Amino acid sequence: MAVTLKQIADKVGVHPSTVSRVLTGRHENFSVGEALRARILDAAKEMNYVPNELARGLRLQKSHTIGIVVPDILNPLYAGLVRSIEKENINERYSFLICNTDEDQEKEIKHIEMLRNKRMDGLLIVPVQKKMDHIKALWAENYPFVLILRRFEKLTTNAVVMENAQDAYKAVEHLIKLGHRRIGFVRGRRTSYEIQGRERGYRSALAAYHIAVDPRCIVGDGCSADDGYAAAKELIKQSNMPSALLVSENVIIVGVLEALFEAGLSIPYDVSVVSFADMTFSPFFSTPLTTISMPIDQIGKESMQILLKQMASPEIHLGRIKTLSGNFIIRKSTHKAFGS
Amino acid sequence: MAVTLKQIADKVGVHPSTVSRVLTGRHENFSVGEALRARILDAAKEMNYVPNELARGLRLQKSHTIGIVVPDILNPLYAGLVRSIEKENINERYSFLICNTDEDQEKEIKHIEMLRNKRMDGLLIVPVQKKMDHIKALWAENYPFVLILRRFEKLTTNAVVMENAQDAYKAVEHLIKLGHRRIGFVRGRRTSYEIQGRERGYRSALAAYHIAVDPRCIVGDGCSADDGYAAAKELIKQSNMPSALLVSENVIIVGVLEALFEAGLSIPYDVSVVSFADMTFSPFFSTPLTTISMPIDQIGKESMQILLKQMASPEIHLGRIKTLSGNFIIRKSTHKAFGS
DNA sequence: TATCTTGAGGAAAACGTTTTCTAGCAAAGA
DNA sequence: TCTTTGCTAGAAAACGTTTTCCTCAAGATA
Repeated sequence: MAVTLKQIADKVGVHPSTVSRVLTGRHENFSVGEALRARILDAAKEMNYVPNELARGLRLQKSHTIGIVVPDILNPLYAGLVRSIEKENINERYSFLICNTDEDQEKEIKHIEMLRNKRMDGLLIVPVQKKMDHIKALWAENYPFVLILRRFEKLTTNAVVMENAQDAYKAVEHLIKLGHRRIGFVRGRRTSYEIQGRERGYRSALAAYHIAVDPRCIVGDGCSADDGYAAAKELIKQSNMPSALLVSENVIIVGVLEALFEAGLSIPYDVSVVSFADMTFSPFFSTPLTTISMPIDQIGKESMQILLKQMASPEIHLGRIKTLSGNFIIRKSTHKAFGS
Repeated sequence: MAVTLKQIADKVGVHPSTVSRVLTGRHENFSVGEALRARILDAAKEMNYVPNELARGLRLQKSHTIGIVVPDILNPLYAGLVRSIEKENINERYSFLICNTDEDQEKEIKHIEMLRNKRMDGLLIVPVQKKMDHIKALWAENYPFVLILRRFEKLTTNAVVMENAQDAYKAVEHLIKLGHRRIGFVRGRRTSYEIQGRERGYRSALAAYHIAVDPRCIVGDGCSADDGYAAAKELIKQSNMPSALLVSENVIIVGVLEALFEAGLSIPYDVSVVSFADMTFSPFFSTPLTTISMPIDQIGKESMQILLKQMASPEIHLGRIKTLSGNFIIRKSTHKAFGS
C-alpha cells in the first residue's frame, strides 16, 4: 500500500540505498549528483512517500519515542507535568506515549512491559511504589528512566522529587502560628512517597510545638475526590472536630470541599484549610485556597533533562536525585483560631 | 543487547521460527511437542526475553498504537476525552500516542505527519480546522481516523460532534426566560467548529425572542483563560454592560470569573453566567456554575468504537457522523433579571 | 605510462520478527 | 507392502530501512 524507498528507486532507476541517502540528507562519505538528487526528491514528493519509522527504528535501534507513566492524566498535576516535559523536547525529536496507572501496581507493570516491547528510548515514571522489582530490572539493564515525584529509598535511580516533609512542616507551622492546636490531616494513599513525607512533616511540626498527635485527626487513604469526601466526613462527625485541616493532595481537596460545604461549614470561619494543590482554579474556589503548590514546570524540565543525559550514555548510572521545594501561597482559606 | 528469538533458538537448539510459534501461541496449522514447548518457554523467561514490537510491527504492518491529537491535554475536557477513549480499548490491544496542538495548525500538520511515519493503526483528531488538505489526504488514502468535536462540512469523514447550536440555544433561552434582554457572548476561537455552532445558537435564540443582536455583546477570540479575561474586561467596561453572559468554552470561563471577581461584580446578582464547561470543579466555584456540560465519556466511547470499525475495514469509508447533545445543568450562577 | 585519488553510485547485509512452504518420520489404513 | 495421514519441525522469504564495503570511470600526479 504505502510507498517504499524501493518503489522510488525503481521509478527513478536507481538503487534504494541512494534514495535513502538523499532523503535522510546523509551525504557524509558519500555524494549524489545534483540532478539525480533533485529527481529523487521530486519522485518522493510526487509519490507521497511516508518514511516507515518502524523499519527505521528496527534498523537504528531507536523508536524516537519516550514512554510516560502517570497515575492519571485527568489530574491537572500530571497533565501539567506532561506538558512541561514536552517543552524540554528540543527540536521535537521525540514523541510521547502516555500511560495511566490509576495507582494500580499491576497496570503499571503491564504498561512498562509494553513500553519496553515498543522499545521506548526512555521512560519517565511516577511509580505506584508497591512493588519495585520491575523498576529494579530496568535499572539492572541500563534502561534509561527517571522516576518523578516518588522514589525508592533503597534504589539510587535518577529521580526528581519534592521536599514533602519540609513543605508540610511549613504549612502546619503556619496553622499553629494562627493559634490552631487541633489540626487534621487528610491523607492520600498511605503507601505513596509524597504522602509519607508529608505525614512526617505534619508530625514533626506538631512535635516541634509540643502538640500531641491524635490519631483520630489523621484520616483517609486514597487519592480520589471521593476518598477525600469520605475522609472529611469522618473528621466532621467527630465531637471535637479539628479547627484546621491539612489536605495532602491535589484532587482529594475537591472531595473535602464538597463534604465541608455539605456540612454547612464555612472556610475559614468554621475551619481553616491548607492544601497541597495544583489547579489553576484554586484561586477561584468559594474561598481562595491557601496552598502548597509544586513547581510543575521545573519538575518536568529537570526530569526530561536528566533522562536525555541518561539516554545519551545508558551504560553510566547517573543516579541523579533532584529535590525541589513547593511554594507556600497564603490565600483566604486560613484564619486565626477563634479560641486564641 | 536485548535478547532475540534467535538467541533463544540457539540456546534451546531449535529454529527461530519454532520459538516464535511457541511464544506467540500460534499453533494453527502447527504443533510443538509439549516438552520442547516447555523448554522454550523456560529459556525465554530465564533469558528475560522482551519481544521487539518494532520488528513485529514491521512484519505485521501494525504498530498496535493509536494516535490522539488534541488541543491541550491540560484542559480537563481533553484529558477526560483521552481517558474515556482508553476505556474502550478492550483487552488493552492498543497504546496511545498523544499530541497537543495548542490550536496551532502547523503543529497539527507536523504531528499527523509524524504519526503516519510511526504507522499508527488509527488516528483520533480534534482538528484545528484552519486547513484541511492533510485531513483530506488521510481520507483519500483510506487511513483510518475519526474527527472529534469538530468536523469539516465539505468532507464526510467519521466524526463525533456536539449539537452546539441547539445547546447554546437552550442556554440563552433560559437566560431570556429569566428576564435578561442584554446577553453577552464570550466567544472562543472564531474559526472553530464548536464556537461557530454556539454562536449560531446564541443568535437564533435571540432572534426567536425578537431581541436584536448587539455586536458589542459578542467578544473574544481565543481559547485560553487569558483570552476569557480580556474578553470579559471588554464587556465590563461598556456603559450598558450585559446582565447575563454565555461563556463558550471550558477554560475561558476561568478568565471570565477572574475578571468579574476583580471588577467586584457578584454572580448572579450583578451578572448571570452560563458556561460551556467540563470541570469537576464547576460546582465548587464561589458560585456554583450553571453549565452546559458535554457527555465526554460518550464522546470518547463513540469515537473509539467508530475508529475500531474503520480500522477493521479501512477500504470502506464509513463516513459515520454521530451527533450528541450537551446536558444543561442549572446551578446558582443564573438569576432572574432585576428589571423584570 | 603507470599509479593514485576523487566523485558517483551499487550490492548486500543487518535489524528481529512472522509465515508460507517443505520435509522427515511414525502410525494407520488399504 | 504401499500409500496416506498426522505430527513435528526447519528453511527461507519478507517487512522497509540504513550502512559498510565495493566498483568503476575520469582526471591528477609521479
